[in-house]
Amino acid sequence: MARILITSALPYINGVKHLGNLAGSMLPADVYARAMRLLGHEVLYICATDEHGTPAELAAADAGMAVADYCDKMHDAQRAAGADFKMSYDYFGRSSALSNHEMTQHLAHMLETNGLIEERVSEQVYSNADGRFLPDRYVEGTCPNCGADGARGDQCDSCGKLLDPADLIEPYSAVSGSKDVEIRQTNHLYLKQSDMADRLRAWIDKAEGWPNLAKSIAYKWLDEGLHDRAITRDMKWGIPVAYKGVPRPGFEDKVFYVWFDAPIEYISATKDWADATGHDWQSWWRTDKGADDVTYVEFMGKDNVAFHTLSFPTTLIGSGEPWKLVDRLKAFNWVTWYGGKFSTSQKRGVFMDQALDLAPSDYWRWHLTANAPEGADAGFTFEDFAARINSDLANVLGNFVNRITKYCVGKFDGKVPCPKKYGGGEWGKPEDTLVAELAERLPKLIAYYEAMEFRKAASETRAIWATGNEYLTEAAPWSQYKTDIDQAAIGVRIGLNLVAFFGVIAQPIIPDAAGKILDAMHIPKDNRTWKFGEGDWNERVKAILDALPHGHEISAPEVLFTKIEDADIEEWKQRFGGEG
RNA sequence: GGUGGGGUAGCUCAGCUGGUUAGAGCGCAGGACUCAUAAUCCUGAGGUCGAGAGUUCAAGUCUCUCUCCCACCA
Repeated sequence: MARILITSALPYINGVKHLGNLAGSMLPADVYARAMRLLGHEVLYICATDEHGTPAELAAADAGMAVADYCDKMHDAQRAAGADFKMSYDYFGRSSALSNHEMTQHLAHMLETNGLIEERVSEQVYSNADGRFLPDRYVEGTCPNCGADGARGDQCDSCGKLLDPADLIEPYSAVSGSKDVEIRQTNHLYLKQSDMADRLRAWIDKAEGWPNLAKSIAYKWLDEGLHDRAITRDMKWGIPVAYKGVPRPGFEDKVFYVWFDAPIEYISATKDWADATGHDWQSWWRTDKGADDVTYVEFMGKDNVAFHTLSFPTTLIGSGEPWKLVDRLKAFNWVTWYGGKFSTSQKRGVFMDQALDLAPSDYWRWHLTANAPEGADAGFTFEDFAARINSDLANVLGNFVNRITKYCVGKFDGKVPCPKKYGGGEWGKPEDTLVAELAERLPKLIAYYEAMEFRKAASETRAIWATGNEYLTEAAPWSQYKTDIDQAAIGVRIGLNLVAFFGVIAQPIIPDAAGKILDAMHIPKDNRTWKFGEGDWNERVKAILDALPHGHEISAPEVLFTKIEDADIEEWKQRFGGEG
């Protein structure tokens, strides 16, 4: 048994996330967390909303709400959406939580103590009309690069050039529209990442369990030279630049930059979890306090890799304190929507709350896992979605459960046939074939989960389900029944055990349906783990196929998976603007 | 422009350190079965592995050039 700390990249606060966000971080992290728990590991899965920064303020202004109220509302919405998708977070925190203020201020203090933070003067746009500095997207103007109007302070949407707000031509405030702005000097704290380059490189050299992509991105940044970054902004919404309640002189109207405090929330949320549940957070994060045996796994989109391999480690290593650093990370590409991008701002694609109006969470979880954007971008279409659900869930799994449980109820009284009562049947070739195939596939399935290969795990799960239909066709208990009821009893008994087994292995990806199956088989909640015994897999599989108590009563569940009809697809495409 | 990923059957994708007739699912065609959500099972047809050149006894799998798609960085 191992101790596994899992974090998913924090979903940003400015709205309910779309399916791409879900598929690229939270969902695979959840599937992994569930699988590892089933294997008997001690798992802590932490997530939170990322609430600071300019986009949050702008979104709140759009909604006509105070930022704090807006964040409260959106946090609740995201929490609800996560719960509806059966995210098994041990804790779903907020980067605006008090604990994160304290932790962020503490780490900044430690970095400064170690000489890694210094104050520097920089030029920023100040709005006289608004009485405030205009960081990042708060200032707009004409792009100095391409001449387009409406370029934002951090980037021109027209030419894609990254900008410095002070370089905009004819700048104006995005808050009030006022052109009464000027360039003023202001002090900011800079994190001297350049001083950390050697230590980071040494750490990355030793890192194992990173995908090539992650290492190459990290090395590229190191090779080009890490730039010192400002970690404060002229804003009110955020974590105050203070220490132990005392504001830093001259920084009363400044806060820490969102990219500095967001990853720290992984730690702070763990602390909040511990406070709420009576656990010890330091045993997960401090290697001097028991975290040395923790394996820390991070899930994220590809755009987040540099922050997790360089920025956050810089903070932790630079503090000089013995923090747990990432061991393995899993990065995902994007899910595309009919060939284009999902977009929160343009409301393009399906969002988590809407998705559940269309189909149950299991359907989405299954499709987005089987079609996870692991090697490359993965395209989403309703047609693919429907085809996969109808085939994998309804036809292969759902129909199998249905056919054998109904048959048992009809011919064997709804009970697992007991060998004492039906003693004449013989173990034969169909059974040998089944055992051989499962003995090969089950260990592969487990290995795929351990390797975080989610597409392959889903595909292997499906292949295992399919063995049930193959077996029933060969054993054909309905034919045997006509001449040899005892022989039919073997097929039914093994079939029922397969149902239970299929439910057990389905749990990480489709927890609801798996629960329904296991409930119908009357299997106690504490008897659904992946403890498959030791030794030879053939023997283990034989035990799995005779696990249900003889005479044990079962019931035939309702239709587990309703199929998606062509008419549904058409309606959804109309509603969500999917283009062919 | 730089870096990385991708371009393999109609579609979605597997193919590890190069080696027998290039695989899976879906779709399609034919057959079987009737316990089951017109489900299932079996068989089959489909690919000069983006283009070109090179290394090698042997390349989808290595090298170079070109080309298209995507992301990140500039």
